[in-house]
Amino acid sequence: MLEKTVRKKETPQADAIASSLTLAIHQHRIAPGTKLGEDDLADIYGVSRTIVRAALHSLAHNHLVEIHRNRGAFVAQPTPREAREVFEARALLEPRTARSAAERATKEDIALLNRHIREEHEALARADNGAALHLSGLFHIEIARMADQTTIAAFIEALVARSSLIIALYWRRESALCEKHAHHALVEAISKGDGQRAEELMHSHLVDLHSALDLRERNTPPRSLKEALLQ
Amino acid sequence: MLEKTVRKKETPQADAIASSLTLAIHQHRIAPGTKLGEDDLADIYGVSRTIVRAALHSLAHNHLVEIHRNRGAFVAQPTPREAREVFEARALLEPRTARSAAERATKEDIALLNRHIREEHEALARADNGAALHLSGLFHIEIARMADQTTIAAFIEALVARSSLIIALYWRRESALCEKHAHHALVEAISKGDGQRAEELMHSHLVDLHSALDLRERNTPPRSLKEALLQ
DNA sequence: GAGCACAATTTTGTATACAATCCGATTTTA
DNA sequence: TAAAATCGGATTGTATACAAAATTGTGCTC
Repeated sequence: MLEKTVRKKETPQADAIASSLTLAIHQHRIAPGTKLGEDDLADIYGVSRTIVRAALHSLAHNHLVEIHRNRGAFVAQPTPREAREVFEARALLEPRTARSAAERATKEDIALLNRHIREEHEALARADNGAALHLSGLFHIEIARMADQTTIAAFIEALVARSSLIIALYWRRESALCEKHAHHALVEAISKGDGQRAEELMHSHLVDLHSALDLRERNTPPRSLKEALLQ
Repeated sequence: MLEKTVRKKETPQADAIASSLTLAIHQHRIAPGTKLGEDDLADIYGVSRTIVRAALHSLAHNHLVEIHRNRGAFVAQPTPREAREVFEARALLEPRTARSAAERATKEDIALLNRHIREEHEALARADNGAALHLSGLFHIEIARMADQTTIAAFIEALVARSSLIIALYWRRESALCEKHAHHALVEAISKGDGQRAEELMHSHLVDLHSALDLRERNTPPRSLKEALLQ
């Protein structure tokens, strides 16, 4: 669902693998920094390295993996700076988009959003944090889609995916699920067609998310083991 | 220059080809809809199809080419709707970015912008419209870069590239080089550190650009020769 | 035993060969 | 003659083979 909109072209097999990997990253089943060897993936998915390479390059384009020449592909480890930039970009794009969404949302759209929230709660109830996080991201993507601006929605989708990595690296345990109310309030504003309020709510929601990260430099994940152990 | 920032990963050969194609598209040396055959490009650049394919997929990610399964790659032909979306996205991103740029521009930055304008004029003087258009785009990209937000700058860079295709398809002859003054005024505001004014100028500049397009549906370029001749 | 150099292994980068698909032209048939 | 079916050429999709690079392991020297 998340993936289909992004990839129309390329080969369906590479798409499927890219989607599978994206989902795994999104759900925190693969940690940042994990090496994604071509042969390994080729064996796992039962295709040739050609296909795997295409998928990995696709993810690299979305900043979900980093490819180092002659070294291979690794799940990306956004720096604190990158993290800040991603959330600043989201703060620039999403509030206005939420306003548009509120102004044109249909009953079906509202129902879809409510379903997302419900599924997210269910995932949390069974302690499946990965799935909950993924669904939380889908919520934002759905709103972007409702605004009927596929170009901006694609940007937001990319930013949400990167946010998942950022959360994996920098989320503070203390600030748990502050989102619950935020998403509910957003749906309410949208269902009332209150664009102004939706914009404000989205803005403060993103500020909350951003401030729930611990982006102090010392928390920078080691770029390499050398750097990590050589202090 | 434009290309280096986008592509760090992937193989250098594919990068070079992608950059070369991007530049050619940017400068209107390849028209929208042109078929980019893999064998042709492989011969031209003296590499195997493997490399060409990687480059084409990279461009496809940027919406500069469209890849149709079993049909090949074609220079993209944005629809009027896409065109509107691109300029709406730019209107959302660039004004605020121009403000940031104005607030942190150095003397060297100003000099760089002025050099861009001068080169653009020189290109126009020798009737090299393609180069002028490219430089005009670079102007916007430089401003985004000055704002020190690489994530947003990357989005803007992608949008500027797509704008080049849009201009190729929908530009009205009547409205010639209205940009001259706009870019000058922007540099002035930026050099004064007047973020507010830079933001306003960028906004109206983008509105001007957008309204210089003829996006009536009937102008939709034929998707294929068949579709064009088979009416 | 420590450090270094070299060799072996593993992994990625690129080219090529083969398979599948599509497009166009020719032929067949009504 | 027109429509449909089929065959041939060309182009893309995928797998594999080979080359290049990096990492790991080994053995030598001091």
